[in-house]
Amino acid sequence: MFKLDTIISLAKRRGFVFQSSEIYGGINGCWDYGPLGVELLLNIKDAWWKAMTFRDDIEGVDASILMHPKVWEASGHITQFSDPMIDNKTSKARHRADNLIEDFIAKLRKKNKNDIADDCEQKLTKAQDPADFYKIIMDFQIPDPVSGTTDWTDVRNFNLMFKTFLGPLDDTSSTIYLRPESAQGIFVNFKNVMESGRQKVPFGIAQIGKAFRNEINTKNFLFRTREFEQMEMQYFVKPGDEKEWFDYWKEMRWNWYIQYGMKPERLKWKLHDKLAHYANHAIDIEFEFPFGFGEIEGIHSRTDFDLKAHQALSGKKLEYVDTVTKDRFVPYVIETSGGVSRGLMAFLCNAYDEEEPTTEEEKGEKRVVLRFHPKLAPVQVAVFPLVNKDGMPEKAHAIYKDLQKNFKVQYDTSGAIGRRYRRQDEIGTPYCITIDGDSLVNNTVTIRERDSMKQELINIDNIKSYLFDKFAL
RNA sequence: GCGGGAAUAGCUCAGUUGGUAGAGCAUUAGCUUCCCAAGCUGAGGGCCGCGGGUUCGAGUCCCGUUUCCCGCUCCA
Repeated sequence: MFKLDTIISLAKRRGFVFQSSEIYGGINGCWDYGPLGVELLLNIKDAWWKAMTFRDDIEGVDASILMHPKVWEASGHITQFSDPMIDNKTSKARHRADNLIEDFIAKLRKKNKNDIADDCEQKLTKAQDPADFYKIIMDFQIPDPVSGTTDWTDVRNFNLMFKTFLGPLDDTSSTIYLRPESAQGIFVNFKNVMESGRQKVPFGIAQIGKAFRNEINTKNFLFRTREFEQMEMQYFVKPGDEKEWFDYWKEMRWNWYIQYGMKPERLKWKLHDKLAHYANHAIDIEFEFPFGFGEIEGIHSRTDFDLKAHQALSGKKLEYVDTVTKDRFVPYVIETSGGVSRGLMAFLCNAYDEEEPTTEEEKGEKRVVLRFHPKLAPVQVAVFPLVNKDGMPEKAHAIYKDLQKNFKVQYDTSGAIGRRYRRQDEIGTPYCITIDGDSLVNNTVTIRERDSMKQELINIDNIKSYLFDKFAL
């Protein structure tokens, strides 16, 4: 396992990821994608988009990031998407107030003080405002697990939604939010998409877009950031069919990662034991990052919570009517929700490899290779003249310009041929084409494959069909 | 948010008791080179994260701050 620092260093050096606003000292947890990073990002999104929408039963949307404030009222984000936090003045430890109380209740039960535990639990379920939590903590004299004291600050609510203002007035009547998840953009468009797309249940709606959460901490490079991109698909099914579709999408999503080269031993399932308010079943796909396993995608059974909530608050019917059976119902939803940046980081970590020289003759240092799946590689082909004279550069450049019509290509004449191969290895280019002396007389080139480093002699006229074949999925 | 570490060229790092900034690699212009990174000759690139302070003088000492990494905490 390679260190995260090694990956970050390569990402910066070769133009995958830069710190945002770097010349001003950077800004916490914000990152910019460079020339190669954006290609990789687009390739990942493209692969996902095609896997989702090149089907009969899934349509795409791209909803606005700013939405009507009632959306977040219906979804439960205004009331639920916030954490009551409390600090201990002695230890300076910060806790979630509700977790602190829950842990306290658990301890009471261990000591068989069930009367007090019941009383406390009853008050906890009724607690809503920060002041309610504070009262419980003080009434029961709940101590800080770290310092043992009850020297607490007030409980403060940290809402994770970014606030901004619609229009010029900086007051509460114009408060709106940056969406904390992209899913609601799909739910509110459920009817529009179903009708305009002439879809019947079961069907899905896919979307790729940014979402924002004002997290208390950012962490681990791209893994936890306040601005992030999601690729999400909500699949609408008949109530009762959700288990079957959950299993279907669970398998589909796992296989998608495998198909694009993710090593199975670095993936694992993580079942949610604590479910969110909207879900009745949820599982994550986790990838083994240098800092441990972390979620890259969630598959959730969201029931009819969201559609029902929007139906109730908007007063608009969000039902599906089966024209044959005359059945009428609010569909259940299976969601697949992947993080684009997390996916990129996982594909990057998954692809990174170093090879030590195997023989004495091999000069040079270790070989750094990004073993991307060809479909994801930011640069697909590189073209080199073997030496920079004798008509080879002209021939090579002509081939380069021609390939550029169909592929992302780089042209490189600088340095020894081995060095140029290594440059391409380090950015994960799967194929390098070299024009040598024979090219000019026999009309042939060598194609060198990244992982095996094997070379193949092929006719110049066959380059494109060779590559199309290799890049076809 | 707490604790620890770090910040000097694109990258990895030197930089003595405080005295006007260095190496290797990378980049770039040529030469050389018929297949897997260190051949030859040049060139560019740094207010030493940022802001204060001490000092005749600060990359170096002090304070603050920002950012990243590691470990906790947190992650409806």
